[in-house]
Amino acid sequence: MADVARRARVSSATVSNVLSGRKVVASALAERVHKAAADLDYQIDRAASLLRGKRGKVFGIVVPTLENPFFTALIASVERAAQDDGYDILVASTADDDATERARISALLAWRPIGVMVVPTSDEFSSRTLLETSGTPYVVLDRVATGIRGDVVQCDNEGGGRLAAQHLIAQGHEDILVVGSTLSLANIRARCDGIRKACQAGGVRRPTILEVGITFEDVAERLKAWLAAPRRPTAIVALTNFATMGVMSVLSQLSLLVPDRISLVGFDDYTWMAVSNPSITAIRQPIEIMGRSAWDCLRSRIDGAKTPPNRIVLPCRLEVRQSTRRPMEVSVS
Amino acid sequence: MADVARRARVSSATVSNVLSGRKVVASALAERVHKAAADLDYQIDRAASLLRGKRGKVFGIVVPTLENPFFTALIASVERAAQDDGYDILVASTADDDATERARISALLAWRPIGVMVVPTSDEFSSRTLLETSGTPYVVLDRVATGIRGDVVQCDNEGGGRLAAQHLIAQGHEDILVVGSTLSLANIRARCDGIRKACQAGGVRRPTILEVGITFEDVAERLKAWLAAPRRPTAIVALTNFATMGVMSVLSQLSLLVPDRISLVGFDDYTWMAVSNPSITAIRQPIEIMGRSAWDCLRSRIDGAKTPPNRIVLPCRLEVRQSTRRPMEVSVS
DNA sequence: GTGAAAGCGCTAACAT
DNA sequence: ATGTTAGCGCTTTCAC
Repeated sequence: MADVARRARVSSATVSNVLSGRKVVASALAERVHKAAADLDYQIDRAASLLRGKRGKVFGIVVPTLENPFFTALIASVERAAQDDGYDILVASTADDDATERARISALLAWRPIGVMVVPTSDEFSSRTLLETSGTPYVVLDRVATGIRGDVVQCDNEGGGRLAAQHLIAQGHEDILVVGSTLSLANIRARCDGIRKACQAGGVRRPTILEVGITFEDVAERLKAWLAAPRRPTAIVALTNFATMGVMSVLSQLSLLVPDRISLVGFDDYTWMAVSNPSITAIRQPIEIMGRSAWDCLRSRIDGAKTPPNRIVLPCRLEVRQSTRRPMEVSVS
Repeated sequence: MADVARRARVSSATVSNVLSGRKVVASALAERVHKAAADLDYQIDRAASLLRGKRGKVFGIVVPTLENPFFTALIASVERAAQDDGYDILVASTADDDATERARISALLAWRPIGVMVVPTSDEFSSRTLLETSGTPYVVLDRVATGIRGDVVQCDNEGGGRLAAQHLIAQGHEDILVVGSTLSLANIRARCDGIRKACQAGGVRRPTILEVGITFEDVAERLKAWLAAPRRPTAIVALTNFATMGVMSVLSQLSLLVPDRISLVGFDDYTWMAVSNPSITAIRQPIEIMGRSAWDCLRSRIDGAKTPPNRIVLPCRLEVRQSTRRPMEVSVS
């Protein structure tokens, strides 16, 4: 930086001011500085800048796992938003473990990030005390704990559940099975609520809710066990993308044809659902907007907004495809 | 850190030495230091440490996009490996654009990373000069440019192609269509080579190679156009996961039943391929091992290894499922 | 083996 | 509007 200053014949403070745009500088000087910086391929040293300044240009994002495309899509959309503003992103995953979550957030905090975004591993979100005592702004995504002091961005989970159930009910389904990962997650519970309410409003039997765990293997195993009994739901709503895959797998193993024998609505909409055979009707979360909103929250905290925590709830959309149809006529036995 | 030093009644230098393990310290003092640090919830300040030390504990990883599960799975496996050693990861994506790649790598370099891993956006990999002039160790993953001075980790693309073709040929297919994104990528070309050689060795007609672009939409459109002519391949090898989805979509639109009318082998193996109907036979890349190997390369460079660049080539595996079978008997016309 | 002291490259007061 | 200066919190010689 001293080199740039010398070359532009100004002080290093001026270089700093020009490059950071933090102070107004005469355009003639600014020009010289920019040119000198370009000539020397000068790049500011983030470490030094971070050390000295109050706030650097990094933030962290923590998700339960990088193997779930929902979370990585979220990271991608956040990245698109933040990149333009010159911020860099530290990414960490928790392997679905609370202790790891604390460890990772703690490590992130050592970088004095300008903020951190987190999809909590559990509803406890015990790590939030770390964030709060450090005074770092944070925004919670997707899974929302109670008593959060940070901003919150999520989709309308109850509304998504309702959408799925209403679609099925409109087609004449009266016996709906709900397959979810864990009811210990508030967003999953909200989706169930939406389905339940829609069933009630539609005058349809209360849906059965099956908790099948978080890994693909668990889903398949427990669902198969449940379906072994002579049960007759005519439709299934799967509450996550993993659950959707598990359901598909089991249905095909049991030769339960979709949609002829049973209809299926998935959650989280991915390309493979559209090209699958049959293509899968799904509830789509507005991932791109969630990412943008999260970044906007962080931005305004950076800019010093002292407003009370935001609670942003974004609507889901139903993508109707081939996996849902009017239930087969069943002879009364 | 001064607080910790005071509490442990040693100098800050000793604290630094104990905590970094860079120098041998009497165990009595070390003990006191650790205790003091724990009592105060002390966390080293990465910015200061990075500024003063020669090498900090961050590295960068740059991929073409975070929307492709292949790349994010790679990141996940690298993260698992690096986390244990206390390294943090800066993640960046290039939106499949060379200029963005340069910009992102340049930004990463401002953090003085201990190294950077990159899946180049193109075979040019023009950004490598940035890396090389900065003297930062780097490892290139998956897509391999020529003249690289850094380490290289990739799968045996030619072998993967061969595996796919041999499987098909063994089933009696003689007319194979290859659907790839771009031949401008060396790994795609290598896969084609493998297929071609296997066809030749198997005494089977030279495969047709169709270049369909990088997005899902392009794939679908160009493939559909090509299949509009009365062509009769009995099998398709799709060279990426996006290509695989595109092929599935088109095949189902044209009512070309898999595997009855046409067999399909995909590349990159994901859960949805296993639960799809029919399940998709695929070439699986050893992603976990690729990530581990890449980290091992970086580790040894960190430890000062001056050995010539590694060229690590990992074998692919064929997962046989329902999408491939003996071709239908065709009446000679 | 341990401590004292000198910066790393920048930013933020403050002075001009 | 620009320059001067004093650190940010560590690591690293270099004495002891």
